[in-house]
Amino acid sequence: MAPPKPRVIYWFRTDLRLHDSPALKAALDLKPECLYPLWCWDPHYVYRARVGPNRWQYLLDCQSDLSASITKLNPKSKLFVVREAPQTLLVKLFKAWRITHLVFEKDTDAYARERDEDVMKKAKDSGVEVIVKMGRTLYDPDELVKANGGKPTMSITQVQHAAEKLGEVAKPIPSPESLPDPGDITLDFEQTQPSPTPDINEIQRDENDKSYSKLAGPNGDFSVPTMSELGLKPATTQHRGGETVALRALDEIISNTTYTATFSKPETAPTAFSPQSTTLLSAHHHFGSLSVRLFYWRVMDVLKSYTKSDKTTPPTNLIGQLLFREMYFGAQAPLGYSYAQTHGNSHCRFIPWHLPSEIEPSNGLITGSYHIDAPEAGTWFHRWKWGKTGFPWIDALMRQLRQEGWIHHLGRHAVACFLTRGGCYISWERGAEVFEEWLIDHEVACNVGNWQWLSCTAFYSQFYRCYSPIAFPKKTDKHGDFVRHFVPELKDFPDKYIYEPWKAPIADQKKAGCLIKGDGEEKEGEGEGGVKIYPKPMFDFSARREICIQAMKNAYHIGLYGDHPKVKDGTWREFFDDEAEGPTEGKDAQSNGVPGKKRVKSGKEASGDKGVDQDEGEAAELGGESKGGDREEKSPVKRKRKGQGTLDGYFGGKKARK
DNA sequence: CGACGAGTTGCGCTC
DNA sequence: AGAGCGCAACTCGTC
Repeated sequence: MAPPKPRVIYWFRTDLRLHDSPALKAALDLKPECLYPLWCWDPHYVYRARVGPNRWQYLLDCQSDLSASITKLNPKSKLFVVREAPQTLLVKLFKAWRITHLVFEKDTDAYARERDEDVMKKAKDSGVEVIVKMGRTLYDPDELVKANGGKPTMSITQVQHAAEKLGEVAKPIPSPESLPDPGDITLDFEQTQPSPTPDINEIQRDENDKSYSKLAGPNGDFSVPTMSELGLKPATTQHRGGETVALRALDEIISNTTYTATFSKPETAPTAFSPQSTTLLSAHHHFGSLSVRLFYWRVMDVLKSYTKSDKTTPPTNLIGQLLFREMYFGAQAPLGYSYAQTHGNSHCRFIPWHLPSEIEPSNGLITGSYHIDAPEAGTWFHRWKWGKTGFPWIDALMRQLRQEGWIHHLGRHAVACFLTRGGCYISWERGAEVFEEWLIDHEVACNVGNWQWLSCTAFYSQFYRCYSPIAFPKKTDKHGDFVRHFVPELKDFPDKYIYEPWKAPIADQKKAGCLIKGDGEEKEGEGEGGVKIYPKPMFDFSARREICIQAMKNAYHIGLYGDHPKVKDGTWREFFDDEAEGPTEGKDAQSNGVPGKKRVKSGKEASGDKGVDQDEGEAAELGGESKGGDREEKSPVKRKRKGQGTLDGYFGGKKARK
């Protein structure tokens, strides 16, 4: 008897496109009798990830566009959206639709790996063959890591070397010209309802959530959900998702060959907003509505036509931007869940930030809640998130982020530096959570990686380079057009004061129709005669900057990483000062000039594979007098034998021991 | 091993 | 007005 003709489910996830899909090509190569383009409404996304209305809308845009494109190729087909978790749904569909093959694109995110392992095991038990192809990145992150000696890719040099070993980036695959019919689409089984608690997205909804009220949607037609079916508040962003929009945007960028060939990220203006100065393609890459390999080769084609001196190169050019994405995927892939948090992360420095994450003891994962170790830091975080810090540049960015779901890369630097090492000294995990909620282009690997970069906990370490909320935007926007647009209360302030309005004389404030007072909690227009109010700055930036740099310096010398036993059991505190006022700004900070510095009595322990071995045999010459006068501290984990005229030289010691 | 230069995107001052 | 340097100082990669 001839083998049955393949009946295939193509499971869409972060690959909402028809062009350049190695997995879709593999599905079609099976010459199936029927093909079901499927989307499973994963409760992990609905209830357990932070997703604000703007990213929801963007996802629905992508799904609607994809569904329409599928129907164009085969009027009987569409994107079949089924409201159930893949882990429970797929096995039932295998049976109901007599499926022989399940095909999907590989996903190396921590949760996705777990989910896909589960699904693959169940498929095997059901006698369904599974085909997985990589399509999300230029290189398979697991292959990239292998080529990097099995280690997470932590620098762009490592990525470039590893990539060289892997050879050329795959050439894009054209979209299919036709698609097979779907088969019978009856659903003769009960829906498995997910548990909506805890519902991390509850705050995003303004009516009853009907996400799982009926398997094939309210009309039983497998439709893409609407925002109202999901109970979500309306989106506020003007940015639209979908493969059609993405390909059009790509064409437009590539047609401007000068822009494409001479793009240099550090020189793009973070204050440009209409139009913005970068490509705005990141969200398309996130949802897969634009293939990174297509973008790569289209840019390469343009670069080929330019002579060496006329074009930019990685890491600053457009290709370089893709390489950073590869780096973050290659860092996440081997680290799994620990990548997205400090606790247990072998490659993330431990810094005693304010508002630290709460850890679930049973699995060592962050819970999404945090400790308010200092009430002041709690207030600062609130004011940062809601754009009321009193620093117009920071507030304008945070309001743009909330409103539009996108801000320029350097704007992200500015607000991230401000929240962490260059202002509030608040955990990067708090900031990453806000970005996760509000960005339309949120990609776990990139978001987490960039927050670690900016907070100098991984990837980057020049913590003394600090963005000023006043000087930095002045470079590209002397008149403050960006601030005037997103913080309209300040729109009539003179240029001179636009980034530091608290310095404006009262007469000027009155003339501009806005008074600088309060902490941002007053209602707008509360002032007499409808005069507007903008808050006073929440702290003296220069003073905070100094405190933070000193605290960072100290934490670097202590040298703990997230997987250190003392980080895990909480006894890291013995290396830092004064809990009552927060570990970074204790009383001793005044007495010795270094915030949070504590005289560590003993204890040298290894932190994972951090290379402490290089200290083997080096005598501990320190702990005594030094040119610093009163310096008398030891690091539990010595980083380096000797610095180049740095304090490192004073932190000698024997090899750390576990 | 050590020295040295570089590192996608700092600031503020001088010339 | 734009380039260059000092600031006080990090890690990585290469020689």
